[in-house]
Amino acid sequence: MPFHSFSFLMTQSPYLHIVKVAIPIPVNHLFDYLLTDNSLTVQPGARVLVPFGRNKKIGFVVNSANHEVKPNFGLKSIIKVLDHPALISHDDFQFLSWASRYYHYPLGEVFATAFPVALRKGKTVQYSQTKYYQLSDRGKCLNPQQLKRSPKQKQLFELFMTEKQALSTQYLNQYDKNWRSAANALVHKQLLTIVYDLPSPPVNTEPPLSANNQQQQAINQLIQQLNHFSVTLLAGITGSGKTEVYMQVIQQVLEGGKQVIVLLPEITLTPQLEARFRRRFSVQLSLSHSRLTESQRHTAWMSMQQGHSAILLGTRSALFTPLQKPGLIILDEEHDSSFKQQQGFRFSARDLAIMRGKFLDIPVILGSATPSLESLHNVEKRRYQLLTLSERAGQASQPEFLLLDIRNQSLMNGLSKPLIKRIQQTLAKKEQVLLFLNRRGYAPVLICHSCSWVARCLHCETSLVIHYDDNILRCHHCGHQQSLLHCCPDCQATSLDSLGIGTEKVEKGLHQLFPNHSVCRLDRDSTKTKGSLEENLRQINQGEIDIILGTQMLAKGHHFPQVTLVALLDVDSGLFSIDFHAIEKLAQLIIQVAGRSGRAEKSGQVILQTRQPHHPLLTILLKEDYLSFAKNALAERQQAQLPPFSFQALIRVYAKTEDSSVLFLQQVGGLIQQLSFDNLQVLGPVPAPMAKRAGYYHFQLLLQHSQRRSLQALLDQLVPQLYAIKLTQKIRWSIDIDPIDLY
DNA sequence: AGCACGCCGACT
DNA sequence: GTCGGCGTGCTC
Repeated sequence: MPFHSFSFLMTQSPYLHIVKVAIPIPVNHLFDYLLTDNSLTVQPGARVLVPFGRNKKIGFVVNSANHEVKPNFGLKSIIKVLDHPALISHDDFQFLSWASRYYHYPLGEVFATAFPVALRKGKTVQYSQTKYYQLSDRGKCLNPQQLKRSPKQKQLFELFMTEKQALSTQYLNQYDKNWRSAANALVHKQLLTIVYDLPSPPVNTEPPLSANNQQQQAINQLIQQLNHFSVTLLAGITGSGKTEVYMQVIQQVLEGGKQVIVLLPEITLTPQLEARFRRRFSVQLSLSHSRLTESQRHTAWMSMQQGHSAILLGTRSALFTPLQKPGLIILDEEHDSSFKQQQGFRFSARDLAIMRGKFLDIPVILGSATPSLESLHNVEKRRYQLLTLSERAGQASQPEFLLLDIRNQSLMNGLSKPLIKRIQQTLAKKEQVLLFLNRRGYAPVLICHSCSWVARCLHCETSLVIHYDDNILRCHHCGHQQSLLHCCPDCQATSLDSLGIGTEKVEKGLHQLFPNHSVCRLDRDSTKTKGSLEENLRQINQGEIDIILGTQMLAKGHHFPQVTLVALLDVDSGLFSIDFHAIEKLAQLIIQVAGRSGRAEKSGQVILQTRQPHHPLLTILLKEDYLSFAKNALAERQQAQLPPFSFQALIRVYAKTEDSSVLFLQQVGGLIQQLSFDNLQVLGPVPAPMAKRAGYYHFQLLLQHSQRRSLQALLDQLVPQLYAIKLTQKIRWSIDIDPIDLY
């Protein structure tokens, strides 16, 4: 630090204003800066531009305090305070701080994920002019009398009048005595803060649908508790009208002048739902999801922050959008795993939605036809209230399930004889068939029939998948691909064979079996070109397609009314998985898939091909219902002391060599032992199931404890030590709290 | 995360 | 003898 700064400090007051700043970089500590401009104040959560190394960075104020002068030459000064006041509320500041602590993820990075990219980069907030012009459009020379019925403008006017004295006439003349332009300019210069009231009733353009008894009860119950925090699990079978319940509750929230966030899984964010919301409500609605541009998401964020918009429909990260007047958070399809972020800041939007509801003291509604076991357990523990919708709108009956035993059956391209017969019968009735297989490509293995050589990925520990469509072999883990071989590179034999089945192969088989029927294959490969999925869905709904074949991408969001036969070609992979979540996910998939088909007059049939026809949980699911399944599955979890009856954290590591990955986790294991926590289970280090991926060796260490608090207390001590571990070889590690994919 | 410093291979 | 590879370490 140059000498002149020293003399500068000495001439100042004996106190220094030191600000703790969270910088979005992967370190677990904060950085101290001086606030040298005495006229400035900083609020927690405000963005600041600070010198960092040889660069400048945007950080977030954590706290600031006056400290007695200590000759500390290491501190630099804040260059610029970008937000006054902060763009997020104090409640949200607390919420984000909590999230950082819970997920053991650096505070600066957590803050960064809550802000749109432009704001992370330091864009200064320009209060959107277009919005203000919208306000002024209604009349040219309003006076307070005329503003009686325009509370928003009245508020703006009154605020302006109180500030007016402080302004010069010249300043006002500059704006042609137009109070609105002048007020806008003030807001623009951040001299005036406007708090907008949300659009008041009438809120809805299209009248609500009439609710059935159950719906009405749910609506009444929810409306009664709108003013405080509560969590409600709305368990409603497909077609029971959950969305109508949401909408009627939302209407109440809007009439109270408050805002709503509706979170949806990645794939389900369909234009249909948006259209339905737009038809119903006349208030401003915003969207936030990955298919929008960064600037669109930024606009949505600001609209909610400013209170111009009243409803936000979005995915996972839309949860962090600030609200001028928080009213309600809805998370639909709460069981969906896309609510868990799987990279970087590995948060669960579902769990964080509940915490945000707690910090903001607003209700949270979780909805699903197949609630997660965690949520049902929380109902059991009376942490959540359960509301059930079991009546289907209309007269639709539940589909009929059939477990098809395929042991000792010869399969033709993945299809058993009884299934083929059912398909024939369905097609004869001119109804559609929907087939699921969660494996892309032609076959997962290319093997030499004479020497048993297998085509393997050079970078991963897996076999290459045959794709005849593109005439290549492709690795589904790292994307590596090479041209298809025609003779064995080991023994030169030309007897290369395929093993196993993928959607391409099933498609080929279907063409052979049903040459006079149209088949449509929908997977990531066949829908690569933009719009092709939409075109295929259109053809299906027009009845131009007889057999639909697809991966799990079809299980959500889409509905096929003309389908009366659904078959899952291979459920066993779900039953044999080492991950204890697999059976829960399979059950949810089965019920969701069943909900894709039929409606009203045509009841559907769902066939599951399996080699485990007597699997107890599967039998309960099909003979009884999802809730019975869940009850039994939870009993099994309790027996095994697995979540939600215990709590887990997974430490993952990867490195270029196996040794350095293992060495790191061994050191971690040693640190854990030194901390000597009672009843802590440590599993590993073990290789991750796909240990070698894209040239890196992945290993993991699973920590489990019966008490969440104890596990957190351990991590509080352990994580800072992880940052300090020094190894000769470079490794990358991460912590996953409440992991959902253990493998 | 960036970005600089630092020690080993193919080039004027 | 240098240019540059990315491996390591630091940022208030």
